[in-house]
Amino acid sequence: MTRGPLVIVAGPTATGKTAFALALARRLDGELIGADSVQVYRGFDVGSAKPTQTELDGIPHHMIDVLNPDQDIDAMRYAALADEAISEVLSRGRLPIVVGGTGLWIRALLRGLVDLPPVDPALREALEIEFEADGGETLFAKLAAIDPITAESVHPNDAVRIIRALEVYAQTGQPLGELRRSHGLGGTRYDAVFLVLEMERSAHDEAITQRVQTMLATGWADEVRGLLSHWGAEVRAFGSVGYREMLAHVRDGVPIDETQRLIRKSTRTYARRQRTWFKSEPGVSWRHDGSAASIEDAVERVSRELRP
RNA sequence: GCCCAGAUAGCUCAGUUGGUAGAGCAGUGGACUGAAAAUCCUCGUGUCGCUGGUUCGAUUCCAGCUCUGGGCA
Repeated sequence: MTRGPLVIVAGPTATGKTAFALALARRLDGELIGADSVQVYRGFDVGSAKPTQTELDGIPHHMIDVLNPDQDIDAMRYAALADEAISEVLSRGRLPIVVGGTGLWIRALLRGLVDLPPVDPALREALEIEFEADGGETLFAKLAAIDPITAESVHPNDAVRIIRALEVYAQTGQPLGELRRSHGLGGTRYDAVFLVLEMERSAHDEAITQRVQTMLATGWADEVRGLLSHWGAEVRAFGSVGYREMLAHVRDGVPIDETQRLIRKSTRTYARRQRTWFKSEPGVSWRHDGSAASIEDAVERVSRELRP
């Protein structure tokens, strides 16, 4: 069964998703639901471009600040938590607006994932060690024997996917490739208007440069120092775009100019990956340039699509 | 004006004992079903400064020229 209505504002980083979603929320009596794998963590604020209380201006924002940095979350758990938040918003008679750039999480929310037992961290760690022992040769061979469908579509170097498939086989005795095949894309779980924001390339590059500069000027380094001393360098969010480079600056003394350059670079690369993801993502209603001038149009069109 | 060095991919440069060239950086396209801001894969033709000479063949050798940097006057 599908629930809704629901609006999704997705797209690459630094295209103005938050501002856009806030504008929609104001006009359409909405509340925001984050779909961002870094903003879920408390304390990862500046570098994740998490909206401030002032920016939110009283509009509730769910699924941000829901975890301490030493807790892990995955797409399935995200979807479960987001489902709850969405139900609450709907029960208040308001419009849930999902906003974020984490494509897999949005897909998990919208179409569901293969029904599987939760991840077993001990099993995963054991497989990681085994993978590293010989560069993955043994595990890839094992995968090819057990789950030829997955082995064919995964590169022998892609440790994450090889390990995942072996995990599933160990837990269920079934090849992930076949489970995925029968799952397909999943049904639509929500009646949603799915917007993807896009930006012309050079304007986007400029926006990224601007954003990184602003982050550095508004206390990012101090934030990272604080997070490092509280949680250590091993927490997952420190592996994310920008935080990884800032960690190298704060802890290993990489000069700030160099750091800034590297952050810009990895942000651009990240934006490219997101562009690729959303380009072929099924179920997108329409694509929008996100500029302030056109938000009016978007509001109108969203309200039209919500009331058929 | 003279001397020296350089002129090769967007940038920094390497190289070709003469058979039309390759690294790093930057950039690009893609994959993705419980790590996803993660993980992984793919892609390099450019008047080798200009003109002429030698040669079967010149980006490579020779000459002149132009430009750039440095030095001397």
